[in-house]
Amino acid sequence: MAKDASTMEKIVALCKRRGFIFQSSEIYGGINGFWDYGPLGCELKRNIKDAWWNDMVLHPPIGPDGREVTMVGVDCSIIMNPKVWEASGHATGFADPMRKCPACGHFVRSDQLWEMLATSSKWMDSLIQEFTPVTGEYDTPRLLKWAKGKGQRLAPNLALVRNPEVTLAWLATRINGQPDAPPTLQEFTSYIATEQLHATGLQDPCPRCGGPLGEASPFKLMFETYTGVEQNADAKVFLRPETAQGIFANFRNVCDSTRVKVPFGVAQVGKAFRNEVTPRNYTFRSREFEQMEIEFFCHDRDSMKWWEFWRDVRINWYQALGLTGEKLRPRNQTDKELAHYSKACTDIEYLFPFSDEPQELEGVAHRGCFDLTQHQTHSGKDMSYFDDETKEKYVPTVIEPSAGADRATLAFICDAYTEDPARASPEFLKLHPRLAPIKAAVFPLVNKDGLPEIAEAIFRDVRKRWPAQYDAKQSIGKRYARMDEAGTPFCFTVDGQTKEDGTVTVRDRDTAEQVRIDKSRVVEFLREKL
RNA sequence: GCGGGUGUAGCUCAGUGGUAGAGCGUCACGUUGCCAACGUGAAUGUCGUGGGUUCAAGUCCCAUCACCCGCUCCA
Repeated sequence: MAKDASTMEKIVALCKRRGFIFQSSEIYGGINGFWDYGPLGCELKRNIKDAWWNDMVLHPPIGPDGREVTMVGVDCSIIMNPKVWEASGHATGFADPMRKCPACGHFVRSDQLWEMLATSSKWMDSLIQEFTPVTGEYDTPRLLKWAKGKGQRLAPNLALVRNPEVTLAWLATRINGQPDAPPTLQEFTSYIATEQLHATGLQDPCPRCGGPLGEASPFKLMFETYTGVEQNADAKVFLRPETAQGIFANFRNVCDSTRVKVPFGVAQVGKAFRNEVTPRNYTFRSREFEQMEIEFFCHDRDSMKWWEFWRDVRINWYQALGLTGEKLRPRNQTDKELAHYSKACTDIEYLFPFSDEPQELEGVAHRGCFDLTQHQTHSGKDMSYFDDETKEKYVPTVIEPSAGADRATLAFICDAYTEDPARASPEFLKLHPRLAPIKAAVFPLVNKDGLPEIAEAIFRDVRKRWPAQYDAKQSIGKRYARMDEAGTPFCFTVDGQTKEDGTVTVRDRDTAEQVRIDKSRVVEFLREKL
């Protein structure tokens, strides 16, 4: 299905209108890549995190070996010893050297520069046409002509275009000085990008505009800050880019304090931070986000079995909470995509209205023993596990189901969003009852004749157990519609008949159908349904 | 960071250099009594922000911030 920007806009409008999601610091003009959850949104997201914790940690399914799965939780600090990020690979892996063109602002990865110039630079492509076809040699008049013609348009900031005579003079010096070693294409390219050879040395051109690229500097995906009084290099620390490392770093502590035996899993829910180049698509790619991660430790011999287990458990979890349609699309990563240490990974993707392609909600990765081995190497601490039964000592293999809480929240909202022009409430949220921020509403049909007293009593009873709302204002239709937009699954209405036989109506959000039940059965009804 | 677009009430949006607008929503009162009903009212705006031009700026100019689309990037 193609992307549906108008649906996405309506979802964004509803989320703001009804208090699900706000832009962070909106009154100051907002801040790129950060979002707030309002009263309904925070309940929804909390319900999602609670459901995850309940279903994965407190009550996990039976394992592939037919036994109970052992799961424990941790809640680690966001700032850790910086050595953690050296061991995890984030300090280097998350900092690709980038070169910026000061002229046009284009960013290029250093290691991709020459390949880009050779294959996907429009001006370079055009310039190469000017070379003598057979020998590959160039002649100065043709280069001059190009510089004053096509070059003006294609590569306005290239030295050859801005100052052809000087640039070509440098090149001539090079050739005359070493006649037996003609410049390579790369060297030639550097020369025509250089105006002031003695001052700057050879320059590398921007693939887009030809301007001289700046020095390579790592793009830092991790946010930096400082601990303590002095803000110097020794005090520099990072906001974690994932919650997983807190689990790995505590592997020994958990083993030593909890009497767990491999196989077992450690779970964590928490904030993580990434300085994304381009935060985009509402809350999908935010710079501050929340993860729900499991690191499941097992013997390598059983690891594929456990990987399949977690893959299926996680897919089923999304489906059980309402993502039953075809928009939920698990996708196995190709061998090319897999990290070198990984044997398998399934991305659980969802087709959001803002995109043509499904986007990742969660990755279920087989990570081998990479992480624990890395920490063993860097910390010097033994990360192996001794199995008393088999007398085996080994570094466990890790299966990592890593889910985005905000992405899941957005997916559940998008999936629940339903338009039906035939209804009085043309837009509503078909949220799963477990996730709905408000579980039930209680209305008096009219705000008089003793009905409010009866309804309030029912409301108080319901509210002891679930988030609920009481509403006596305006027409009954508006009240139903408001609850539909909030995703409230059930509304109970006290009417004239209640005074006669003690029954109230229950209205179903999705069908708008009503049945009558005795008012004493309201709590029981909800307990069955929720 | 670049290019294009947008920014006016809670939401969706009109607005020709000359008094700040509509629909919906919200609130109050009345009426009605099971699906955003009807009537009468009300509140809500530094027109994204900051400069400039002008007798006069929502409107023109500059800068800046945010959002959307496309690049670039993306465990």
